[in-house]
Amino acid sequence: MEDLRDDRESWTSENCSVARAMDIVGSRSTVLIMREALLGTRRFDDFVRRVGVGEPAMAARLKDMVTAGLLERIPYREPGQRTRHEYQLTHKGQELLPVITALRNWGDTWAAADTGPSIVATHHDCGEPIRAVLRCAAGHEVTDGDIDITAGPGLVRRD
Amino acid sequence: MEDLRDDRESWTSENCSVARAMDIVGSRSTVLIMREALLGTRRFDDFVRRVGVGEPAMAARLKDMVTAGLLERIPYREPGQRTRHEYQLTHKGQELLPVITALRNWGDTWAAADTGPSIVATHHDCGEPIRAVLRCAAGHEVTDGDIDITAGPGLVRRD
DNA sequence: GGTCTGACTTGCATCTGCCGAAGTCAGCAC
DNA sequence: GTGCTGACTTCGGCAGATGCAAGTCAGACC
Repeated sequence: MEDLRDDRESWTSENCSVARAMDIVGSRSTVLIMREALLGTRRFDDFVRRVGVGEPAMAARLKDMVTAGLLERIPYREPGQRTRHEYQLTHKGQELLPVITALRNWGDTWAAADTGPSIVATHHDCGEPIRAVLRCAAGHEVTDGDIDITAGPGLVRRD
Repeated sequence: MEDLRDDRESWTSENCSVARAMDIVGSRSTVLIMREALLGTRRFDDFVRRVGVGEPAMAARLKDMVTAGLLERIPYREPGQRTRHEYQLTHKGQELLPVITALRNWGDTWAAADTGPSIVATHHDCGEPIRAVLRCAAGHEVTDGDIDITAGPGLVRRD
């Protein structure tokens, strides 16, 4: 199988999933909102306080994320209160967990405060810490040198 | 072990590794440069053409990334050419591979073009596609409901 | 000495994101 | 009806990122 890294002139970086993902979740505040949502935060005010972004920016960001399908705006009513709305993760949003986890792992290793990590995700069954790792579909753990880059159906060739 | 999601009022999101990671790799162009660097691109001109960002922006971004320790600026000389510089991934940069892979996986699933993914990472040994997945240190594959969020040494408590 | 090329830098206009302060709006409590 | 609260919206302004066009600079080649 041809490895695309061997001839970078023959294809372009158009039509790249990384770029399209970044168009949706590419800003700092969007990622931090996802971090909070994955930790269970749902209400506007809590997002504002915990993410540390102003109300106008938060309102705009949440609206964008609902439009993008990461969050769903759902009405609820606490007893004795009027109807309000909360923001719940969609499946699409939920599936960003590996991205956020990988970022957290990297930050813990390379950009940690002197104090060490503030929170740790652990496996409920065994208590061991959780990391985002690379694995192939056959279940093998993959190391850096074991990777081939091959053409998918959407690849744009040059020439 | 206490799960921090059960009492979000007792702690803050200060000192978060996700936020610190985003301060370093939080912009679209930085991520796309990392994508290219991980595919083997090294030269200024190639980055400009393949990432699709202008020369001034690219020069600024590369300078920031060298300062941040993601890339190293290394002199080289092709025969009959004067000395030039190329940008080589550091170990710190190399370790962003799970982040980029997780983003690519997500983009392939949720933001793919009609054409399907343009490139696919496969395992050299068995040819199966590679994904970023969550695993605990004991080697168990982790699913969404199996995760506890526990306090690390750097957690900032409230009250 | 003049040309060429890769790798930048400079300048200017634009666009997006964010902040703070203030205003709005909908209902429940009184 | 007045107050209060949560969830916003509006306004003005600054800062950083980006695009385009043009200029610079170093050294190999002629």
